[in-house]
Amino acid sequence: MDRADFFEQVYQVVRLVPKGRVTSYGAIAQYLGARTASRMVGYAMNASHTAEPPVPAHRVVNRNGLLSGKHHFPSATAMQDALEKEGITIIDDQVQDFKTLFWDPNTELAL
DNA sequence: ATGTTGACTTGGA
DNA sequence: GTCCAAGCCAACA
Repeated sequence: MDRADFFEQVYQVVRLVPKGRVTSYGAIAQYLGARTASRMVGYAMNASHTAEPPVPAHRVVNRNGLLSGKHHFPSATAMQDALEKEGITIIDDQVQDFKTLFWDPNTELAL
């Protein structure tokens, strides 16, 4: 597959994230078969603003459930606000019940 | 052309 | 529990 597909795969998986749920970069990377390339997922998200249709990057957080990418949003509170709007509680840039809200493509999509 | 950085994760001390 | 180092690949200077 082409490298461009890697980005597209990331976008696709992120778009598949159900509303009110969140996933991690590592989960996506692992789903793509490149768990060690988790950084690429983040970088792919960086270019997600150019992807069509737009990718709900606000549903993607790091393994700790921390809004590591909020600084890359148009507004520092855009990500948190978007998540709260979906019913997710955010405290101190951290997703509450992250373990419960976590959506793993390998568990939900795989098979 | 090389070197550094980056929206990360894991494993070892 | 915390801290440090390695690995992955792409974009930028």
